[in-house]
Amino acid sequence: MSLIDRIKMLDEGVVGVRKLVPSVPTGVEMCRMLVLISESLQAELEHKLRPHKLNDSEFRTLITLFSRPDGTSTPGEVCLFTSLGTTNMTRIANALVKRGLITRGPSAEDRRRVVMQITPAGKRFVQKMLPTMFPRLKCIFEGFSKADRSSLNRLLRKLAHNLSQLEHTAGEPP
Amino acid sequence: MSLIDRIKMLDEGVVGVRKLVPSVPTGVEMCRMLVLISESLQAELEHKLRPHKLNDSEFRTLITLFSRPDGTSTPGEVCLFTSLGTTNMTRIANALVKRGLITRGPSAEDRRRVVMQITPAGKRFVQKMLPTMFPRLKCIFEGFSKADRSSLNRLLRKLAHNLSQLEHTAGEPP
DNA sequence: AATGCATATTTCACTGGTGAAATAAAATGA
DNA sequence: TCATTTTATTTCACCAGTGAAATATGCATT
Repeated sequence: MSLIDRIKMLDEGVVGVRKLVPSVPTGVEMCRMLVLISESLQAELEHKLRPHKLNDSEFRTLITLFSRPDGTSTPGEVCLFTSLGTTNMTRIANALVKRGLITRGPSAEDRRRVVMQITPAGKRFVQKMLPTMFPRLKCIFEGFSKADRSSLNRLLRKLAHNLSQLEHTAGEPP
Repeated sequence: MSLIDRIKMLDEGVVGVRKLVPSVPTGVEMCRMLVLISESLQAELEHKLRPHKLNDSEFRTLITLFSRPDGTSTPGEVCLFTSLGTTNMTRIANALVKRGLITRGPSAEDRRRVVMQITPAGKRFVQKMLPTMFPRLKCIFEGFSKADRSSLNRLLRKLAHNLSQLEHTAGEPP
């Protein structure tokens, strides 16, 4: 079942709900659609990663280290960049160490910390892996004009801004 | 850490990667941003649901039954509407039955099937629960003009369309 | 009616994410 | 300096999703 089919089912469902609760705001469809698109994007990425026996979390972690000038970071910092929980990072780092893509050791300056570093093998892996994803990524935005892209970018950031305001607001607005 | 902060970190990370792999297409940021927004939306929903001891999957299931004229469906059909796996549906239905929000029994026509039906208590729950979500939903689209909404809607559906084309394409395009 | 294929649901083993608590080291400050 | 608090990571117990296989029924063809 494809993404557009799932979206169609979603739209149908909302129609059914509106019959009983007409005050359902427009916007629910878009919210749910965003979630479905995100799931599809994730699935797409995992699909590309699977043959290499990496999952999304591990890849995000690896590429975060890759992105740093010195190739090093700490679990806590990587979590900031990847939006992963520190709890997971232990397991993820274990897996990447076992694969020989990163190393992990105690920090010299602050002995509470752990230093993670991407290995040459890890760098090579990212350098080789990344470009294979680009063609599909371009397909995703096939038919998007410059204006379309910049609209989408603007609107998503606006949405994100609103969501940030809302986050962890204990009481809901009246 | 708020969503916009997480997006900022993401943007920084991509900048770092581009220094080493300049051919990274524009669009990665938007894809990752979509995923982050989706996670935030999900978290927001789960947050509203938690006090009622329901999770998103259970709520989706319940509301799908709610949306049907006769309040009934089968596990397989509910999975089509909710994008949940049939495997999960067993556990989810168990939970909802235990809560008294749905009933479950064998189908008369086709004895392979199981019929799930929302109970009056389940209907009351949805009727009471749904409207409490509307104010926050409206906040999410605060400051969006009519044109903004329709642009976003159009662009998301276009994106979904492209993603559908891509889905399960064994080989990547050259 | 008997065989084989298709459909619907469930079970099971495994993977991945999460909050609370444990551990350990640094920072603060009376 | 010694007690307290804060920061960083890990461990643990639990919850949720998944693919493969099991189970059971229906359907079709001979």
